[in-house]
Amino acid sequence: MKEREVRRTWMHIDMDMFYAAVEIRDNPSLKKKPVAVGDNTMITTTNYIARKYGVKSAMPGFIGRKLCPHLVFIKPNYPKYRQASDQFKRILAIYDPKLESVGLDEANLDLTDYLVDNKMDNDLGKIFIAQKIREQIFMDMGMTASAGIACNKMLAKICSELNKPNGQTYMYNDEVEILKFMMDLPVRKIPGVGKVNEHILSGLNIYSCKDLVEKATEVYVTFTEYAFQFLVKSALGMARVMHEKEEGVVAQRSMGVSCTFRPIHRYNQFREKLFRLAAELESRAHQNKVMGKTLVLEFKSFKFETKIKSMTFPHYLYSQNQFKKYGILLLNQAWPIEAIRLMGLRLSNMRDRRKDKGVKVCPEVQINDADLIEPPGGPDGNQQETQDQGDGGNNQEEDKIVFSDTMHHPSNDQNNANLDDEGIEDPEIEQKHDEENMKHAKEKLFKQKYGPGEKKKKKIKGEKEILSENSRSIQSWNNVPRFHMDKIMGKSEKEKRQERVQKILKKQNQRGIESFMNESDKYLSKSDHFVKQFEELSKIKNKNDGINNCRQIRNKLKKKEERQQKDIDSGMFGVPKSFKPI
DNA sequence: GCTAAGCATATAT
DNA sequence: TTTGGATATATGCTTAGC
Ligand SMILES: Cc1cn([C@H]2C[C@H](O)[C@@H](COP(=O)(O)OP(=O)(O)OP(=O)(O)O)O2)c(=O)[nH]c1=O
Ligand SMILES: [Mg+2]
Repeated sequence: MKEREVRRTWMHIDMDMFYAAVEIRDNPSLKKKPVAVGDNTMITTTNYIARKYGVKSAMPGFIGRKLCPHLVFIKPNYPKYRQASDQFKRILAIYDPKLESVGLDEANLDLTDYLVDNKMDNDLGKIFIAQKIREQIFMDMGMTASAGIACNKMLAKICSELNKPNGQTYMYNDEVEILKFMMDLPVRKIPGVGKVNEHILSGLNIYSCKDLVEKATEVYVTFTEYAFQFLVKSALGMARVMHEKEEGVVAQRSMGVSCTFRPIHRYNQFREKLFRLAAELESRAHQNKVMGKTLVLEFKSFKFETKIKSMTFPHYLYSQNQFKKYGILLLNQAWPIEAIRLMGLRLSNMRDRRKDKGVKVCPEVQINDADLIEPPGGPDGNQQETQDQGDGGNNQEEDKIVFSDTMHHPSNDQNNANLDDEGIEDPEIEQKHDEENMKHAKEKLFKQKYGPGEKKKKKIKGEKEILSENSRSIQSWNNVPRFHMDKIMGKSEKEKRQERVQKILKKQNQRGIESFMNESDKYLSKSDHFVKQFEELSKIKNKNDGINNCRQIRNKLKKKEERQQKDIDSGMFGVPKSFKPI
């Protein structure tokens, strides 16, 4: 394990109740009221008065209203938050032009250079600078921020939450201090350890970072090498101490749109949603002058199960016609699909349209027959238009595309003069590329339908093969030498690991999913009066409606539980880029 | 034996 | 008039291709 590096200084700064703060600044009469930014379906954030009632980010609005009847709802105004965010980041850039940030209201700064240049690289200097930055933000913006100062990003982030709102925390760059602090810290506070992994760890009786270090052996056999290293290093307070990229901003890697609606189930409805998303995606891709080679279509069923289809093309896509055409291929591939409540379309494998970068040559393709473009069973799959009166038939809700906070600004660059993107302006080249893309897609679909080529076909998966495959892979993915457990246990590492996780989860499940629920889940599952409300409704209004409503709610709760059970059954790691281990 | 595609899942704001 | 978002990036695993 690498030596601990404590000579650098990081500050994580995070605006307090950001969206709500912007709204309150612009309407001071809200100051003393409980405020939620969001709507009946979802709350993005709340002020600290509302939080006293347990109303928090990511809680459905109607739950918030039940927890706090006087809650004032404010409709989100993302462009406004974006503006405030720009101002926030302009202030910070003076101290570290390379600042890293996820989201609008937080940033991670490497202050080392600034401190050294100003001869302030000492405890007092660091505390003073953080204070000064926060004051400057307050003076310029009329809003408060909280900060954490420590020797690496992870510690700084954790510290920034300790004195919220309008406070700051300084962690001495001293190993003893750091360890003392970490040992008591719940594992969930490690950025990257979420609900699921907290749950798995608790199955090993690991709750604090101290437990994590002490039970490193159990962690080792339960998680992958990478996850193991991440967890233990994090628990010891170790993380990256240098910027990931030398030069400025890291390019965005994907761009997408999605929207939620009343469940739909007919092919034509799917297609219509897809087309709208395609149009919206085009406008965003154009604004940001990007194109991408991979198109991803995402569905969320009314049971909240997510499914995705994706395809990578030889040439870049950038227009809504392309998104529609190839999106339909993905839709057809997935068809038939049960009713969905969300559809999303995403472009990845992206490239800036302005830069001259390598253009991939289209591979030679031969297979071209078999018209696979139509969905199986005709344009409407196996759904019958006629017997559709049920519910989906007349959906007149305008699924507006919400302007998200993470969207790029429409770039300020002037014109398309210097676009160098495989000759998008040239219709002939464009057509050629489209043909090649389509050819490629058809070939893929063909293979999918009729299986891979003769050579590969014989490799019917024998389990032996899979095992050897796995034990090799673990090394190549993680690129870290690892002691081979399979030799001792007679099974592949992966199998052993997965069995172990399953066992833990099973044990946990016996304790009930209570421990896995968040505030609003608990409220929902416990609130008899929530269901009673609907029963009362049944007296006032049409009796059947009320009963149906009641059933719907119960079903929903049940599905939610099933879903959570599934979540529980599949723990994994997704370490945020900014907190990768050293 | 490496790399990338494709899909599912986790985490974050 | 109801009732659980939108976006981005990450890992893990399996399969396909050179
Ligand atoms: C957590 C979360 C935040 N957001 C938005 C709203 C928040 O104002 C903004 C910043 O997120 P946070 O910094 O997590 O929350 P906050 O700034 O509102 O409150 P505080 O930092 O004082 O605890 O991001 C969402 O839209 N959805 C979410 O699930
Ligand atoms: Mg904040």
